[in-house]
Amino acid sequence: MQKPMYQVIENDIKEAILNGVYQPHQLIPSENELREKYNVARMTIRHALTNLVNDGYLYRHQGKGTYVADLKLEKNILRVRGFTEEIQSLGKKITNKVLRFEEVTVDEKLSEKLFLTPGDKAFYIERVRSGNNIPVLLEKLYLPVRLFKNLKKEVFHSSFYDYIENVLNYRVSHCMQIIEARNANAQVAKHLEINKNDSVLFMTLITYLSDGRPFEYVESYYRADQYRFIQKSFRG
Amino acid sequence: MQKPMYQVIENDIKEAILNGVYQPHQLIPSENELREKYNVARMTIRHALTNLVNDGYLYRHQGKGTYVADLKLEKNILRVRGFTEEIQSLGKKITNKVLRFEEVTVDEKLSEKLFLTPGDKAFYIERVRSGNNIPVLLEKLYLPVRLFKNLKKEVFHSSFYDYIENVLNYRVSHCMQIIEARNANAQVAKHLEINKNDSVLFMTLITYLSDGRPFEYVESYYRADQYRFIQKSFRG
DNA sequence: GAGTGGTCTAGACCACCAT
DNA sequence: TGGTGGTCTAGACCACTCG
Repeated sequence: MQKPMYQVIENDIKEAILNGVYQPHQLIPSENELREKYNVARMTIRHALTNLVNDGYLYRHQGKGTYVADLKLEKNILRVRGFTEEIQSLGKKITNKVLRFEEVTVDEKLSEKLFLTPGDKAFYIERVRSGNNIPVLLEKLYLPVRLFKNLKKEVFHSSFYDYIENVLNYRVSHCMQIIEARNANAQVAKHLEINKNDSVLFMTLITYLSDGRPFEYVESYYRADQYRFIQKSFRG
Repeated sequence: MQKPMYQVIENDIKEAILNGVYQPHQLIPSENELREKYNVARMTIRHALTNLVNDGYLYRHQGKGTYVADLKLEKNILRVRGFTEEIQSLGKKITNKVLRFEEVTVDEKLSEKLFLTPGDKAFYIERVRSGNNIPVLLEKLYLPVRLFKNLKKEVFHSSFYDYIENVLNYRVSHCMQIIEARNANAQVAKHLEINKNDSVLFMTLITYLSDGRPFEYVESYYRADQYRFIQKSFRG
């Protein structure tokens, strides 16, 4: 058994793109040229090219030709990532300052978000996170005590996601985010070292484990000049 | 000019799914039966079905048949939606005020985003969009003239996405969004009926057709008290 | 073995773009 | 006008599933 021809062609072109033989926005050989090169019917070439277009490697212009897509845009998108991973991938040095670490009793609003009962206990952590010593966000986390026995304050000096996945061995599945704009109040302005009423991104976040249980509810204030959200959406 | 046959077939089947004529996991007619029904070549049927598979409406089992996919998952999340669809789904009355409608020459920055060449022409549209007579966003659109011949200002008084999909018969695939926070400048404040320096959400957006070509670059300013972004992200 | 989808052919005509 | 991609035909053989 051997690979179908259209997959062979697909692979050849994909590799040429990934290896930089074809550069973004460069014209690739026409369907007719490829047909001669591979000695197949034109429909077979189109099958391969159509798949690559659907996968975001190419785009077509009727009457002009087929071009290599810009892959830069598609990176780093739609992944649940801890702040540590994210900022480190930009090559910045991270510091976390833990302002508060205490146990609280959950009210009705919080209990709904974390699938708890009012009266249950949760950890409350407040910290400021900086990249290259510039404050980027003020973060307020609520974590069900039942999921985080023996939680130590020290965890929040480094990557919480690393702790969750590699120490507790939880499997993180997905998160829901709501993103709004706000004017900084005095507390937020002070911790982010900006002026009162400067605009900030306000995000609320609930993250879920792969068994469907929410394990954190977070409210974060991001400095507008240090952070932005990127997302890819599909029509369907 | 009329719709290509494969699109007609696609639409028929998609509607049958959305109207519940075909239920999830139900077997649909075989390619041969559809070929006879529409009196076309089998490749044309396959073209239509392959598109529907890629769009998540169907799935195929070699040797068994083609089935309706389960659409429950992923609804309302991560969908590219025009503002009109979105606000109408909340039951609000929409009005659009078109401030500008003109042709401009694209500079280098814009040409990169729309895969054009500096010097090419683009439409520039500026409009304020309101729900129940409260301004929600100020929008600045750039559209390649080559994709929108005979574009009329009137289109922007109602749903642009409706025009794209049902008049021009383009297939919208996905979009890339960047979301930031800003303080409103005088122009933005005036159009959104807020105070200068009030925080707003600033979004840039590039939307792509299913052949991979970008067809719009948009910059929007959203009133912070009228709008927020919701997204679901996955780890992996 | 009969029916399904998967791959492929060798053409054709059309719509669009550049020159 | 010539070259590009877009649509379409009328077949063919293969791989898979099921009775």
